Amino acid sequence: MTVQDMKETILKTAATMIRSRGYNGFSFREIADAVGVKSASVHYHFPTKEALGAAVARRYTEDFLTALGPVDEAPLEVEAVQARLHGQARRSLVEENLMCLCGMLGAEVADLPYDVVAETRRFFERSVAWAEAALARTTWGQGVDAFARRRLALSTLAASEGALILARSLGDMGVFDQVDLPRPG
Amino acid sequence: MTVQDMKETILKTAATMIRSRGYNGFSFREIADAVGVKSASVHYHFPTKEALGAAVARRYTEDFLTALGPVDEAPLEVEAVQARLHGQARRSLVEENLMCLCGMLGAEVADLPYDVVAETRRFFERSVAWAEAALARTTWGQGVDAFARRRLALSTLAASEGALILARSLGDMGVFDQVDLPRPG
DNA sequence: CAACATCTATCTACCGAAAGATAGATTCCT
DNA sequence: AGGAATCTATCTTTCGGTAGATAGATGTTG
Repeated sequence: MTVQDMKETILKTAATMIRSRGYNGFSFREIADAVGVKSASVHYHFPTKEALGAAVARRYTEDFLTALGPVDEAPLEVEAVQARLHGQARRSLVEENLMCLCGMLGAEVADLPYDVVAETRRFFERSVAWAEAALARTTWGQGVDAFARRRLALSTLAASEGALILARSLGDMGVFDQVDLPRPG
Repeated sequence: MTVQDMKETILKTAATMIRSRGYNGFSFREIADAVGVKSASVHYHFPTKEALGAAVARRYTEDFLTALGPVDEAPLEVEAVQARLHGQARRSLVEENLMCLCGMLGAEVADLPYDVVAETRRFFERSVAWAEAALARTTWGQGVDAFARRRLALSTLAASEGALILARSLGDMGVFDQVDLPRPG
């Protein structure tokens, strides 16, 4: 396994653990065991837990935005824009049975190291920005002001994160699909 | 301080810590320090962390439902019912700068001891039940089926929990009020 | 080409701190 | 006196993090 593969494997493993157990719920030793190395080797690639957490969050943000695709290829219907965002959370839940990474970190944000907080914030800033820009291309979006678009962007993301929490808490993934997204207007 | 006061103080302190740092982010020693006793004394009142966590969640659920008031005194306008629910989360954020306890536990649910999971679930079941019953009294609620009411109940709670996460992650409590609640229909 | 040097990635072994929990002594109030 | 509540002291485990050794790859130089 090349060094890039190892870093990648550690990042993936850490992401899964944070998404299911939270930042305070995973340890270097658990990651090391899962990956098949010693914890000192994990420290070699990511010197501190803060550095690892921030790297995981940064990577998650990139992947998330990549999955959304370029704004200028986003759908032109409001509902389709919302569905694209909501679909990311849905995949998290249904295919992986995991929280959105930054939804998890967002809940814990008051107890996180500086760099992890910064990356969590950046995730939401960039996701909201994507949603605002995509909404601005829709017919509805062109008829309202930027503040209205921002409201719908925030509301849609909030609905997704909240739906994840409710579905997992109630132990019924079907709950996710019973959550309606806010409507424009 | 009577023993009931002490149990009460421990519960309150633990609730605050869990709401800001999560279940894995607080310890018996921290609670003991904050309350002014030794950690062994906390164990005297709550033998295990699981028992303490479950007691905190149970108490939170009771307080939450008490604050909502009896269903038969709930408002008769859909928007007012939603506002009453949403207002609880808002108070959490604005007055205390804390997450909803069960929103926090809901995120961490995959890594929680059995009894804590059970109490978290019960919180959402009972909150959804309150919302469904309150919505059933409204004019709108009487014109739609139970499933539609359930959808709106779930959607409203999800919006509140999600709004808390977004506002805290973005470091801007004003974001909470920019999140729109789902509309009936 | 051979010998030496450096670098990379991993290991073993350990540190001090903190965690949840327990046993048994002690203090306090009725 | 006796029970309730708290304390001291300690246990085991795990945590994040570090030091130093080592094996193997990669260069560099005579």
